[in-house]
Formats: sequence, C-alpha cells, structure tokens
Amino acid sequence: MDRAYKEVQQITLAVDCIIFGFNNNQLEVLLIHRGFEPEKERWSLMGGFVGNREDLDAAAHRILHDLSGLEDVYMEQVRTFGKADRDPYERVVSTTYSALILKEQYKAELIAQYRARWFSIDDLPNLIFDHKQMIVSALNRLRRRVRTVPIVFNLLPKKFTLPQLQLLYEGILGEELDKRNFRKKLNTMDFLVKLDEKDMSGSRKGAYYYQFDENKYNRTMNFNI
Amino acid sequence: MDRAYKEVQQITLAVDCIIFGFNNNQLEVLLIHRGFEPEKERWSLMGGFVGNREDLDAAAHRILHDLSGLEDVYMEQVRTFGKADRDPYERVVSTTYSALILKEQYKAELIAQYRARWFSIDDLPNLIFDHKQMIVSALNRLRRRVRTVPIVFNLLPKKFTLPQLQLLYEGILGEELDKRNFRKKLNTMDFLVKLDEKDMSGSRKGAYYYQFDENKYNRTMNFNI
DNA sequence: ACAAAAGTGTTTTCGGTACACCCATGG
DNA sequence: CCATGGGTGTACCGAAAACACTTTTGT
Repeated sequence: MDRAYKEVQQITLAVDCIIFGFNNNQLEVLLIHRGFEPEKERWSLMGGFVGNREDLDAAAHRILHDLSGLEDVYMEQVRTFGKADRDPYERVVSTTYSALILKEQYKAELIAQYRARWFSIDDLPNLIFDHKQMIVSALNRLRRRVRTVPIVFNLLPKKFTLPQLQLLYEGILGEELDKRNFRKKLNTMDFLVKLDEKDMSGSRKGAYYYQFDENKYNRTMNFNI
Repeated sequence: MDRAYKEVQQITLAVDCIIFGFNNNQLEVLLIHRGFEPEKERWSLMGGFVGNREDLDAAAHRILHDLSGLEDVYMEQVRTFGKADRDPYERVVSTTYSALILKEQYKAELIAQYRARWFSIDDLPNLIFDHKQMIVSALNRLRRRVRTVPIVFNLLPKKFTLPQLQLLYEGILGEELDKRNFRKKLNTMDFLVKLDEKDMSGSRKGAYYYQFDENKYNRTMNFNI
C-alpha cells in the first residue's frame, strides 16, 4: 500500500467492447479485422486504451463511437480480465463492456474502415488473446439480464412486431419459446403499446407493430420473461 | 489504438476487497482504520496495487492474505470502479473482489495491526472515496448469488446447524424466512448430510449438525433458495 | 383455393407461500 | 414441570408449461 510500490506499476488499462446486434434473426457480434500489429490480420473485439482523465465508462463509449459512429448506446460493464499473460506482448488489463445496438444505424463507412464484420454468436472466428472468453461472459450476462430488465428493445427499431421480438429472445437465449405463452406474459406486464400499423413484409396477413412504453414500464418496473 | 497513446497512460490499477463474515447472527464486513495517508484515520476497504506480473485475481488474494492471514478463500470479482475523479489524489482504477470468510479463522494479530474492525452491513461507518458503493454493489451481487450457487457454506464452519444456516440467509438477504419452507427446500435439493451429532450450545434440545456434500451437489448442480 | 405466417385460450402441473403444533432437554 | 429453541406436514394459490385451431391475404 505504499506509494513506492505503485510508482513503478507498469500496467496498461484497456477497454474492449462486445457489440451485440440482431440481424437475420440471429444474435450477432461485431468484430474487427485487425489491420495493425500486434496480431495483424486476425479478428478481435473493438478495444482501446483508457485516457488519463477519462472515466472508464466514457472510454467504452468513445471506443464504440469510433467504430460505429453511434452515441448514447446502451452499454453495461461486464467484467475485468487481468491475467498477467493474457496479452503476450505487454501487460494490459482490460475491462469489457457489452453494447446493444441497432444494426441499421451503423455508419457503414466506419465498419468498412475497420474491416469489421458481424458474426453469429454460434459461429465465431478465431479471436486473439482471451476475446472469445470475453464474448462468452458478456453473452452469459446478457442472457441473464434480458429476462429481468427491458434492454432488448435497444436491439430493435422503435416499432417492432411480436414475431420479431420473439425471434430476438430466441436468438439471445438460444432456445425456442412458445408463441402463446410468450405473448401472454407480455400482455400481463403492460408496457407494450400496439399500433394501428402493420408490418406487411414478413407475411400475407401482416404483423402489428408495437412500441415499448418506458413510462408504463416505470409505473410497475416489473419485467420478467 | 496506437502505441503512443498508451505509452503516456498514467493510471494505477488497484484492487479492493469486500470481506464478508457472519458474526452475532449478522452479516458483517471487515474494514480497516487507515493508519496512513491519504485519508489517514478514516475507514476503508482493504486494498492495494496490482503487481506488474501479478494476475488480478492473485492480487486480490494477496491483499486478503495480508489482512487475514488466510489462503484459499472464496473470492469473486465484482466490478471495476473507474471514474476519473473517484480518488481525488491520483488516478486509480480499482477492481473489487468479494470474499467470504469464516471469522474464527482470522489471525487476530493481523486484524489488530491494521486496526481492522467488523461492521454490520446495516451500520457502516463513513468510508473513503466510493468504498460505500463498492460494498453496496458487492452486497447486491452476494444477495443474488447465494440464491443459486452454494457459496454460503464458506461463511460457516464445516459442521453447522440448520438454524445457523437459516440465520445466515436471513442476514444476507435482509428478510425473514419461514423455517418449514426453508427446510423443505433444502431437503428437496439433496446436498446436505445430517450428522449424528448435535450442537447443544444454542438450546436445550440441541440442533443436529449438517455438512455440505460437494459431490452430491455436483451430481445435480441444482441449487435454488 | 391454398400456402404461410399471425393471432388467440384453456387445462394441467409444479413450485411458492402461508400457517400451528409437538418434541427434547436442562434447569 | 416448564421454558426454550428444534423440528415437522398440509392446504392453497399463482405462475409456468403444454397444447391446436382460426384468421388474413397475396398469389
């Protein structure tokens, strides 16, 4: 605990982002193809170092913004990876953040610039260092969280249909859900608003659009899928 | 992501331990009375800096060992506190670990040396920096975890009685539990072994000792209080 | 008319909760 | 014999799970 100890500390602090999106009815992660050393030409999470006067959370948002062009994205800290040899080149401790984004809003030119690509969570490429573990822990956390906190709506447009929402849950949880039970549950917790408009793109009959109503949710704060 | 950025990084990485114990039928936290600057003479968590070649987890164990003399203690990472101004003296990012220990096993002389003291979780003193928040988040995590993972047994001696176990749960969860329902649940999940021996210290009748059987638990891995 | 997805209720099962009395023993 | 904490079983309720048919409409 004495100062001398700390003064010689040579550890770099980084942030890595696990960026989730919902595409092709699958939960996907955005990875970058590294155009720089070390580990050039391999896949990795989007990461970066923390600024000296920058909040850790702010660093995560900055890094996400660099890749996506997005601000005000929903992010949560997951955990910190601190094995001494996790990065074989230098001592870096990295805190992971999980982000939920809407694919349509990405700046395609940035994605291209970083040579980024979406990967289905059950078809990941080889990743550098411990990035695979980072994704696994973020996914586990996400699976727990989506059942009790209304965060999935960050992965959908403002207006979405119930079949869409159900597919999203199935993609995240990795299991099929019963349509009737799913809808019944959503009905009992009353935070979805049915619009008069239908999405005709997926079927002949068309599916009604819904919206998440934050105020309604805040009245009860009860959420349990 | 370029090296130059990182080379000027001046952030110190620390670990703080939230040490839980069960005493006087209450959940308590071990705090130290700082005999050193900064914030001398105030209460804080036991913490320290991470060594250059030391795993983050190892740093937490080392720090806990320094205070308690204990090895092989059950610890879990909680989360990382990274606000730029959380420590007004210098830039320190701190990862918190929660430890579950058995009060009887502490080395009293070390506790004395650090002028440490146990505090009931609902009667905490003023704490430096964001240490109060750290305790709150560790406690929240603990409350969630004890319901689904058999970690409470780290807070009890090998042999314990059901009244003891129930008091411990009540202390952690901060609510009273129904004796019959509590025991019924424990019975349906079959990982406790009843011994032939009784603890006569708490009552005339005496309470049977039980042990947690890890093998039995591993067969089903089902735990839900 | 038919294919394809959207929408809708009921029954059963199981776990959660509420609740009150007897037991063993040391004094 | 009595005070004290230890130990036990049942009835009710609500949430979760299982399950199949009708509706709409573009072709």
